[in-house]
Amino acid sequence: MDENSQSLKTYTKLIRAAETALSCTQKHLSPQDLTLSQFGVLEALHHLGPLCQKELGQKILKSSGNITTVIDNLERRGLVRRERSSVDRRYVTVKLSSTGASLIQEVFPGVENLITEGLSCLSELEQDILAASCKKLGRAMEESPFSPK
Amino acid sequence: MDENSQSLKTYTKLIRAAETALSCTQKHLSPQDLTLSQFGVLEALHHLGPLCQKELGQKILKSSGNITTVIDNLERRGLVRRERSSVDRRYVTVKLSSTGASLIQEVFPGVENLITEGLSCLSELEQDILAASCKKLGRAMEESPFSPK
DNA sequence: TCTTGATGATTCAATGTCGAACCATCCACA
DNA sequence: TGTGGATGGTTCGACATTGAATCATCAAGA
Repeated sequence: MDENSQSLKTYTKLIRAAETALSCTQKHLSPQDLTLSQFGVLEALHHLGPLCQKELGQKILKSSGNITTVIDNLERRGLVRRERSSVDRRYVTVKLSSTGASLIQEVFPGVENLITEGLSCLSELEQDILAASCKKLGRAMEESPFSPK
Repeated sequence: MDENSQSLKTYTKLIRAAETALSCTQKHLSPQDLTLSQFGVLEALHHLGPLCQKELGQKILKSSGNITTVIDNLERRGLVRRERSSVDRRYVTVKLSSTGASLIQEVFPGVENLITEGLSCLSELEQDILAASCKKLGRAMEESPFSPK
């Protein structure tokens, strides 16, 4: 098989696997009315503690404008609080509220199980290799002339 | 490392690699004002010939409602034509127009190069393994209780 | 102190996307 | 023949996302 065509097929399989996984996760979260982005934010705050919006944007790979609306929606539901940083007033640090904390603690294990079960079709070694290849690939594409910013 | 945490990390790397790749492709296409979905449709028509909208939806993993608007936009630009099937009038077969055909022929090689170059950080063997793992994973997640339909 | 450039956040318009309701068409079966 | 269920496509409302423009704030240097 020629090299281009092989690469395309690999690329397609990667994309589709990721989209299938995301779609499953999304469906798993929909009963709680959580978007993937909202879940990503809650999960980041849960595991890393309070973060400013720029950091959140980098964590979940979304534009700054989008982060604002995601936080808006989380704040409206009382899952999260905004606080202007006193040391540098440009920054807004986002913190989990207590209801936000309990929601993510309640929801996260289910997502973890879903993912763990999905990935259980691969051996530990296979998972390591997959992770390593994805990491390499991610880096390589970031260096492309069309890198995401 | 415990098994859950390993799976999560692998999952995250997979998702991020895919999103980085998609984002690069998107940026590559934006000068032609083509969406990833629009490109996906043109590419499918280019390589597989005329298809009905349901088939297109399966190819690019989008909802039927969305396919309608994607085709609307492509048709408005004259890149594509709709034809009611005469044998079963429920079906709408979508065909590339001549300008659509030349656009995809002009654009596709660049995308192919972008992807091939990105994936060139992996050996052929590594690519094969990556593809196989993604395929397995995709199948496994489709059997999950939260499978995408 | 003032100005300039950089940076984080917000706003806004345009668009993509989904899911549900709906319409048209076909098919199987009585 | 005709009726009911299945199927492909469209419409519509709700929301996510982006990118550009804008605002507020900070830091560095004249």
